[in-house]
Amino acid sequence: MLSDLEAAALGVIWKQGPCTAYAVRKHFRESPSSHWSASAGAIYPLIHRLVERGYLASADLPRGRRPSASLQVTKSGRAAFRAWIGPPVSAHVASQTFDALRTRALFLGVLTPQRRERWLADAENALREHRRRIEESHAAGGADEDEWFELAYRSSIRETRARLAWIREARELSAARDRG
Amino acid sequence: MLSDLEAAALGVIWKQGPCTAYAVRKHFRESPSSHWSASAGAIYPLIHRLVERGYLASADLPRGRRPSASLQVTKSGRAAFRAWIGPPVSAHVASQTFDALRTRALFLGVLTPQRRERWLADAENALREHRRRIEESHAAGGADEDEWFELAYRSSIRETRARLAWIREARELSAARDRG
DNA sequence: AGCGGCATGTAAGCTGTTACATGATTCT
DNA sequence: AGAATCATGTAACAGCTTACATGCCGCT
Repeated sequence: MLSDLEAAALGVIWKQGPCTAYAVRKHFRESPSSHWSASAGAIYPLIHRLVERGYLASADLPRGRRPSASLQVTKSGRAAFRAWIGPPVSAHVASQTFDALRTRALFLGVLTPQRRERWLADAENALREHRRRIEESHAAGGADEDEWFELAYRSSIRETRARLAWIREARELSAARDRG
Repeated sequence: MLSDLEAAALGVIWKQGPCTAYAVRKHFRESPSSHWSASAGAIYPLIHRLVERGYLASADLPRGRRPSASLQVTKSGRAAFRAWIGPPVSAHVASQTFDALRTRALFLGVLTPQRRERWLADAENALREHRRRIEESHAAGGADEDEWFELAYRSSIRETRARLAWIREARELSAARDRG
């Protein structure tokens, strides 16, 4: 059974074709629709695990004394990946989301009205900036992006817009509360 | 420095007033806008940590030989909580989201058109069901909910609607691809 | 030749999961 | 009284983060 991060790594290598572990890291780091930090301490051991399990084939690259390897998804790796993505979407997968702003917004009641307004204004600005960055890299990615990667961008953009609309609603609620 | 889960636990105890560790667990388990499983192995050690650090005061409850405690946020606990939620929303907090469907959708390209259609149809159904459940418990919660907890519901609802609209877009894309 | 950034890793520590254990309470 | 459920935990394990180490490469 693959974890989401393992599956994503397999998927990236499958789509990109043979590449190194570092390329996978870079992919995660630069993708705005992925939430993984992809620290070295996460990626390298993960890759080794997948090689050990036979999901990745590792071919040595000549690079001095320090080993480097070109990774490629094996047949059984593809099977494992299909077993991860394939089954009918479960309720668990459908409901599994996270939003750090929402987590904090739950407790806005503990702030003074002033600080709350300030927080909400900050949040709105940060979200706007976030949206700008996504739309920018979406536009920049352009033609070389995979069709489904492009779809993930749209997901992020829709999500960000929904969060912005929600923050505006929250600001109105907050303002109304202070008036009333 | 508090983790998000620690802060959420503190926040819940602060809002609810003195309560037991189990009440916190129950809160997480039943809230549709929280993504924490709140397993026993996570919550009890976490509570003990917060007591040790002086963020929670623990008063023994008379309950046979097995100890139970009523928890209350201390002054320094409130300070720690404010330090968590208070600072201007960082880019990191604004951009930190997760969507298990999006993670999978990135790799729909590896499925056959048939399986892809099937996956998307499943996803739409699962999302619809998810939306139904949220809206239901939102309606049921009603008057006794905290104003800001209610706002978190709205966040979840908006999020789910955005995801549904996105899945529909994906289905159209997928269908168009197969025709063309 | 040295310096900064690329690339591959490892070690320690923390946090969460699963699975189990066990006491207390309530229901029948 | 016995069964189911509530409630509090713990032990083993897995995975991620941070911080560090180290080799390689390109530029000046």
